[in-house]
Amino acid sequence: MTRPGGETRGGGVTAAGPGTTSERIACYLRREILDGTIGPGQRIRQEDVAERLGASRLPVREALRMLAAEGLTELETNKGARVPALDSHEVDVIYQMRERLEPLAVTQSIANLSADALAELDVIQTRIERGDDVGEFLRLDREFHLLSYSGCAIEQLLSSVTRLWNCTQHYRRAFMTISGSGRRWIVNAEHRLLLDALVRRDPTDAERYLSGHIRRTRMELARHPEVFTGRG
Amino acid sequence: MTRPGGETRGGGVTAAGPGTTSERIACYLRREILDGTIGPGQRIRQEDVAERLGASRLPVREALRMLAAEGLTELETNKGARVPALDSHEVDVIYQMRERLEPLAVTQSIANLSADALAELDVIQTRIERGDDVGEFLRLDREFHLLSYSGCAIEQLLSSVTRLWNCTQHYRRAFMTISGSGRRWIVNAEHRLLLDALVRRDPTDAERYLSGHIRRTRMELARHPEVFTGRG
DNA sequence: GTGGCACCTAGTGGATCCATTTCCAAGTGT
DNA sequence: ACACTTGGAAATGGATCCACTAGGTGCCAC
Repeated sequence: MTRPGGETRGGGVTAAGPGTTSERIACYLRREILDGTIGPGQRIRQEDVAERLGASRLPVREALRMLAAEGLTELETNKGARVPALDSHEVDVIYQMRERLEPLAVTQSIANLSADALAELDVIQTRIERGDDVGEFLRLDREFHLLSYSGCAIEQLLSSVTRLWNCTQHYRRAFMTISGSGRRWIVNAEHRLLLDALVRRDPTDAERYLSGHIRRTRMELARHPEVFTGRG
Repeated sequence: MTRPGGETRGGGVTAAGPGTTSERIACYLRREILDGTIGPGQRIRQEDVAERLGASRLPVREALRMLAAEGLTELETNKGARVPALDSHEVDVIYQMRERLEPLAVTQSIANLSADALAELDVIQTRIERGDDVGEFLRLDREFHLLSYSGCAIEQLLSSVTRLWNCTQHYRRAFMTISGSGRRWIVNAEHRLLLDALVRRDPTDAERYLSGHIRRTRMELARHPEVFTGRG
């Protein structure tokens, strides 16, 4: 430091977080996007973020590229970054992709799942059943599924699945907000059946319950086109 | 220009190519990686590339991130970029992913395929049948399949499929080089059947032939572990 | 002779400044 | 009054320089 910049790094990104500044910025923006603070279609200006986090624009650019790799932003030359907006058909196909990929991920994961992970899954599911806040449900649900894939050693598969979760996150929230939590018990039943299959290390059953879970969600989403206001 | 750097941009990247310098650099490196000039596990130093192409290191860094998003490089903090190396199990699972995703892509594409695209597919397949060079076969085969998905409007699906092609490209070449072109007629038959289904706009048949094509390739690859020398 | 520690050299990450493109708005001409 | 052009403002892309981190090498102590 000790550059003309002055209080460079004094902002807030420095405080904690893993590794490089760009990674911390990516973390920050990732949370904002997944939280819905930023929202699809919304533009992200490099300078704003840089100023807000007390860093230069360069690590922001790299962070935006990292997020683009995760499906959370899209970059256009000389035009900047936006959060991608999807229409109902795109989301439907992405759910079909999930329906095909995630069973494969769970099969690859199931043999390597630690006892700790299984216990953690149970804890998460219990919290899902008790909680009633939409935001918390979305976070826990994501954690539940992604944790169930944590035994999968295939990088490409894990990152693909994560990307699909990322770019539909907002529409999941919109759906939950609109449709309410009336039929939440179905999700819980499906999660419990899946968890049981995981504990039994039965990939066939796990795949069955998981694909059913995803497919049913897709169908339900298809019955609520109002989630995609203004586009789909 | 007119900066102390001197002949900046005189190198060779400027000459032609789309858009920004980073995109041109990405193009350049992408070709080298897909060609096999760079090879899995090999390190890519920012400075080397920058010097070789007469640009600064910054656009090289961005290019490496773009390629990382395409599955062609992997970046480690403070350690630089490498071309990822896969073992036989990873490649096998990636082929399973292809087996599940590409039929979906072809279904999404089939209704939108232009007559031009169909004609071009025929031309490519004819060239595949005539040629006997391994490098050319790999290039044409890739072009054939990716072109058959060109009607698919779902960005996530297209980019996922492309990523899977990218990161297995080297092993496809290694396989073709080792096993020779003895059973090439099977590929041709499968391609012709697929192409016929495309022309008839029959997604069911297209999916059937395509998944069979991929599955058979996967099985054949599994019988040649020597492709993964030193790791798998 | 071996193991550990310090220094040194590459090589990446980040900050600042400059060039270029894009978009919007105002002005002018028809 | 409408359309086209041009100028300016804003935001992105790129270059250069500086700071920091990881490996490697050599030296010293045990």
